[in-house]
Amino acid sequence: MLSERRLQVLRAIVQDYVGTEEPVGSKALTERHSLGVSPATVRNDMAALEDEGYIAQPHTSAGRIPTDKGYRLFVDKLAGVKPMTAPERRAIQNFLEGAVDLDDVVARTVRLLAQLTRQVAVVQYPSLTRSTVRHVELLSLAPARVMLVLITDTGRVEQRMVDCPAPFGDASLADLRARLNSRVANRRFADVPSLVEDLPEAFEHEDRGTVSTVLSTLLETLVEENEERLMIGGTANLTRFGHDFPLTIRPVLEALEEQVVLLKLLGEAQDPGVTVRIGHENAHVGLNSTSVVSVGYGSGGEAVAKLGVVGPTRMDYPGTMGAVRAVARYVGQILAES
Amino acid sequence: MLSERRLQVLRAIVQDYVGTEEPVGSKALTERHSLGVSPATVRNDMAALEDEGYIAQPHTSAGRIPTDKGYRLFVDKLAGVKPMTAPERRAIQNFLEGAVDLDDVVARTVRLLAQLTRQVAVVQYPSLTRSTVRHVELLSLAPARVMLVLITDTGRVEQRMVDCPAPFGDASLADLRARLNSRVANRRFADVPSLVEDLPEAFEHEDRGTVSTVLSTLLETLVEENEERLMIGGTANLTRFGHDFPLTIRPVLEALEEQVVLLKLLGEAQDPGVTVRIGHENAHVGLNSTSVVSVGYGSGGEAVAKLGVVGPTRMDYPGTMGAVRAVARYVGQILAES
DNA sequence: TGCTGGCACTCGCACGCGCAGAGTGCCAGG
DNA sequence: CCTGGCACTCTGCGCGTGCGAGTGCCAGCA
Repeated sequence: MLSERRLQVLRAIVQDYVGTEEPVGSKALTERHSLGVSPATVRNDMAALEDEGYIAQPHTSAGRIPTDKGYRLFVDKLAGVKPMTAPERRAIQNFLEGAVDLDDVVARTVRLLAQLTRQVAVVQYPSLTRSTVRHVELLSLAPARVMLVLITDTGRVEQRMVDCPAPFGDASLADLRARLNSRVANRRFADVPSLVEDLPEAFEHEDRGTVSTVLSTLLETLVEENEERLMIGGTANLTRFGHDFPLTIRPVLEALEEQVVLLKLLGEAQDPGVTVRIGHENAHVGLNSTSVVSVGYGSGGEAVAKLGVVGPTRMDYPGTMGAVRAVARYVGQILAES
Repeated sequence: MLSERRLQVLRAIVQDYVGTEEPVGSKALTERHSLGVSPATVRNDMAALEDEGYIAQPHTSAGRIPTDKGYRLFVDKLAGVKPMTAPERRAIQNFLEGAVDLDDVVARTVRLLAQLTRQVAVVQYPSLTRSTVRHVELLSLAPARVMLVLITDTGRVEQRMVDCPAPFGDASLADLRARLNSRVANRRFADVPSLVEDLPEAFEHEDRGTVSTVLSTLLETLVEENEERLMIGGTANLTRFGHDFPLTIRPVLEALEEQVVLLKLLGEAQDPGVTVRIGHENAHVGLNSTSVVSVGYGSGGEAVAKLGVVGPTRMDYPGTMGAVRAVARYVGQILAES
């Protein structure tokens, strides 16, 4: 177990390194922090911290920088979440309240997060699978062609074309629409399949094929998880990453374009609170030199989607976590209101 | 007027520079291209070309690189559009045909363009203002709350919440829906305002306020041009830009995040064919070292939106123009089918 | 036992230098 | 009008050097 002072030394190293982006030495540490001991003592502590794998030196006789393990300890034990100030909170709220629809909410959230944290922001659209159905609409576009529109309680709209096996009358369509809505409105997505299972039986034999087709398209839409869209922003902040550019930035940009990767990344965060994944803790290799700070947000008590930021492992964790948490909270409020 | 050979020299310079990314000298030129003259002659031609502003040297006694003006001449006079090969065309078509809905079409288009050109791809969603209304749906969510859903012929769906001044019965709602659709279905957006102008008069006095509100929301949605969304991809290709990274790449990333800028950029391209904006021809300063190749695409004869790529001025213009044109053509086909 | 000051040592980095190579402009001759 | 030759000008690169920051270790002290 590390002594109290050694933890303080680690904390100081992390803070200084985050601030200066340069390896920090024993002398500078004692000057900038009142540790009450001499550089020599700090050197001994540093040697110990290095033995334990919390810090490392880029090359012999340079200062130390924190390792992923060091950041992990810092986040878990040495630093809290820095709350937003009141003016900041007001600004967040004001900015988000100007949104006109769901797309706009997400777009504003991304921009806000990117600005606040000066990092890359990722916001997942409110997920289908955890929401409830507000309305299902069926439109006849041609005798044997129906458009299915699904509206969720989070304001999201999904549409699908359905090619019917047989022509489908307007009356039947209205009938199906009414029955469908009376069954599934305000129900959770997960419950829908069992609720509509026997629906075809209520129809004339000739229409059953079409009804089944429509229903299966609906179910498909509900579970279609690769449709979990997300929006990213603030990629220009990547340029603040480091000096050894192309090598660092490229894999990150590539990872960011792989929606699958990002969704998995956000999905991993299961805690109720803010989740932090540091460096190699991220499964994707392209993100091994980045940290991901994410959190769930939702319109009620329950989280319907995730949002977060991607930045260098050398980031201001308390501040970033505070911003991410605050934004998530206010987005939740906005969604609940609309 | 430049002699034929000087134009050939310019063409050779552009081609070599695009290939090697390095200033090209007179000797290398004669070796790689059979111009039939000696390096000394080429030097004279180069001096002339430099006087005219088509090429420049980064520093005395280095090779030449084309200027924006040089690229412009190259694009306009010296190079055609390189058509895609048959296998490439098949691949494009196959890839796009797998799309399940409009979002997917756009997403696939972006990925495709980015891959083909190895540059940043930008695809505008089919524009509202040039399309026709397929259907307007009204859903009662609460006594004084209506959701308006607008479906376009390109498969795009827009929704808006409407807070009504007074409660609105289901019968009235159904009435409004029917009247509305009979008037505007399959009409162009531009024609809608005059078509619904007198609609409130057909309703009871108590409902007129609500009807007006709904209609004005509909009109708002129709003209809301900042809602012209777009999708970008292939930003990782920016890392291939140059060696002097941060300075080049940063403003580009910033510009790409400003949808307004991009929309204006694509909007500028008015030609029926492929439009190329080179370097400083782009109004936005962040894009002064990039070229934009764009083209309209559409589901009929008419263009409903634009797509294009953003890359370094040093790009393979014929190939890029060919790819952009081919992709636009096939996206148009896909949209027409769905 | 733990902290401190002192000291020798290590290394990376910035700086200055010189050299080779590529490329040019110009000129005289065909 | 083209060509070969020649002198000139740069940039980039490799190399050696000195500097400074930082470390590790050791002996002394509370």
